[in-house]
Amino acid sequence: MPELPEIQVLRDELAPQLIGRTLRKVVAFRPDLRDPFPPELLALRNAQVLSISRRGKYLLVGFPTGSAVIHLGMSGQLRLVPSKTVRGTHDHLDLVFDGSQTLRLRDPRRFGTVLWQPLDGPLHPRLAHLGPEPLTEEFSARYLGARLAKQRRPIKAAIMDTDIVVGVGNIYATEALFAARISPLREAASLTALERRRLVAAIVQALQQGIALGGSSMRDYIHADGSLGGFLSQAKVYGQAGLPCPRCKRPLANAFIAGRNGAWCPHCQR
DNA sequence: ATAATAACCTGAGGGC
DNA sequence: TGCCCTCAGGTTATTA
Repeated sequence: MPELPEIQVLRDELAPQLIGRTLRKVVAFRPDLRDPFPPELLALRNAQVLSISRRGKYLLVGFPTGSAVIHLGMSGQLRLVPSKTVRGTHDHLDLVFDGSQTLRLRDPRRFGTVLWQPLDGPLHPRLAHLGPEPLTEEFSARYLGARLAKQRRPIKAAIMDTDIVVGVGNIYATEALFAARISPLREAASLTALERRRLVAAIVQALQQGIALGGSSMRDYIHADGSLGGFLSQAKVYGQAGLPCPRCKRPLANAFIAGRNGAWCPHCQR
């Protein structure tokens, strides 16, 4: 489900609601998602929320002893609901706060995960290998050039690899490659310096637009208050294989890369 | 070492 | 209406 913009929008919505609030207890309705729920989190009582932040597609809720690290996978949702709200079929975890509000994690497909990052400890292995944030100066055409040298896989597979750069999922990778006029099938190392500059700019632009529009919204993604995001309706090519290219009107093709389908224009994208 | 594939799950939508 | 098939925003372990 969510790519970077969805998590950023969620962070920005939750921060003013939760920072300074006190977590009363944590209630799990099953033992795990992709990983077991961390005992350190389950045992938390009367802990104040100090920060809410994002790393890639992970949402971090900071407490005095460490952070809950939440990944929504493909179908996860986090919603702030009244604590008495009846639990639904796929609601798996509640963070119960003072003020009768509960941060509730729902995830039908259960590809999501919840981890614990101790305050004084090495970075969690799931976070340690992550590449740079795309909306920082660290993610540059020069950096991409260094990382993609010798890589023969398709450029789309490379930019969706969280070791290279975090937060770029199938929708934004597809849209950014179209905007940069680069074929998703191009060998990563074959991009010219100019193309790398176009690609970095296109990724940044797509992600920023996604944030501005409140995130993409397919079946599962919703805001903390339950409303829908608007990026997908602005998509130029995602999900539109067979339909006319918005630029040249020739039909868009589909490419299956790194296990994901994506539309692209064989005429405009080289 | 690098890259493709399989796996983890449920639900929605299309075709018949 | 309902059954069967395919596909879905992500990551990681396994295979080649």
